[in-house]
Amino acid sequence: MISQPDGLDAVGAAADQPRPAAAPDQSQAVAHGQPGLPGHDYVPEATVARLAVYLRALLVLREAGTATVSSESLAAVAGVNSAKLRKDLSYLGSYGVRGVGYDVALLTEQIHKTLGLHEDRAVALIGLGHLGRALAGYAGFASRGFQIAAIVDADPAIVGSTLGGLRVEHIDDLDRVVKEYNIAIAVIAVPASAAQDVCDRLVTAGVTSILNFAPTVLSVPAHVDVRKVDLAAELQILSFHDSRKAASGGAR
Amino acid sequence: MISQPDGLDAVGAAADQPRPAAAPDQSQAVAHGQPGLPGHDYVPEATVARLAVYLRALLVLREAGTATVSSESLAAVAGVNSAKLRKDLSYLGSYGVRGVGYDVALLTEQIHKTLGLHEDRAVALIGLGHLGRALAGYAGFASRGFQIAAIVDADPAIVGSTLGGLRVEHIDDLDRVVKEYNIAIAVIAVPASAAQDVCDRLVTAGVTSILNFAPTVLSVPAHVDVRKVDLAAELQILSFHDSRKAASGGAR
DNA sequence: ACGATTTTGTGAATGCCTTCACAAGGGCGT
DNA sequence: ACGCCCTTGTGAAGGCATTCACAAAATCGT
Repeated sequence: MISQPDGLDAVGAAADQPRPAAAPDQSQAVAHGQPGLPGHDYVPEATVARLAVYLRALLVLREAGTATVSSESLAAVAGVNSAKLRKDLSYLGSYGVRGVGYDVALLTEQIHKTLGLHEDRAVALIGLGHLGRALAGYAGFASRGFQIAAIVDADPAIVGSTLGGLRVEHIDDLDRVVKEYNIAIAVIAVPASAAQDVCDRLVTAGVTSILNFAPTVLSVPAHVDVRKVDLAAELQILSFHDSRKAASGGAR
Repeated sequence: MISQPDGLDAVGAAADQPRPAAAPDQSQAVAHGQPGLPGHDYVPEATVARLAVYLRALLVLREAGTATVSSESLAAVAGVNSAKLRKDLSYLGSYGVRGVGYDVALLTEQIHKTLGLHEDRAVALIGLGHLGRALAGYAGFASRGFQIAAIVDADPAIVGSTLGGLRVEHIDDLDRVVKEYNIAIAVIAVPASAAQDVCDRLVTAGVTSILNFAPTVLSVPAHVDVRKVDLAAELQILSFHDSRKAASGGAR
């Protein structure tokens, strides 16, 4: 059985795998194009979350040398049902060819564009604890279009040292750092007790997109997007389903 | 070594913060009590995801010495609207007192019970790369009811060493480890290329709840729950919203 | 050229989840 | 004891999202 994620709080989208499931929403954020506005380029939040999954699936296909895929095949790789996939892609426009499928390269390009990945977005990492270091060394970043442009911490013992070619900056220099590197997105990997303060500073400095790993609900102005990832919550959700399996299920 | 996932990709659910937003679903999984069945203790998936958030909020209140809270206040701390909170809690039963609010200790206890946290659930961590180490050292685990019971990797260079008092076991001993520690939940923090294999082994060993940090869609039997956390996907979702802000919005 | 075949794109139906709004319930002061 | 006031619990309404199912479109073989 599967359950839906929601815990780790972050968000993201996921793809359901086996059977239909309800998906909880997750993050704390935002809707951009109002659902009400038929603006020709409105993309549902649930769809945006899945676009990232499709992108990864397309990457796998491309590496396998596949030039074209049907919605059925791509859906299988992405772990969703084909009708959903087609509806999702239809929000981007008509990039498929009836009777043939989708051109892997073209579709990749379109999703990239839709997600705004064609323009470089500088990411700042705040907090160099265990998690922060793991994130800093995370190869998946670069391979999927992001590179950390700045690292910030408050501990004088590590400010000034370098990691991956970047000098660790002090949190008090946040304003300068944000402007200097033109930071668009910040990743908060500090203890819960410091998260809101760091968040406020980021907002003041002009950052409008935040990925929060601290187990706290952040208060931000309406124009700021926050997504959160809460590991303990994820485990608790799994625990819920697990306990039900043991109880009702019966055997096994 | 099985190290870094490469996708950090997974994700969870989130709670919405500021304004209404649509929440994408995410994981790949399932529903336990069928929505159709009015089984008196059915809890919607979206609600389960939020229970973890409420639990954290209650913890904060308890530490602040608060004995009772109204749905309004608790909702504020948890970052949701009060009607939603009340409806969520109503699935657990009637633990509030009209005109007064909810007893913090009692409600905490009830949510704990609902999530199955009263019984200990042993968690195994697979993969000791950057991320795995960060997770192993993550204090938030213990404080929220989980403790890592076993650590597993494939790198002979680290198998046998100890971390946090635990001996690192070899992946080939998975069956024994799962039985010995009575593992209920496994956290996959290995590279994407090894994820499906590790997952298959876990399923074979009898694990039915998996938290996947590798950026891959895992195939599992219907009785297994998988939740995923995909960092890159999270950033891509933020990127999408960020690009729209720049475009339409106009001035900052 | 044409028709068979394949696969997309999408209108319509269904189902969750969220939000609204209020009646029922319980404490507290007098 | 009574009544006022506060807050819960929940029926009903409204929104998104998912799924269905099929007509439209494009290739390929003959």
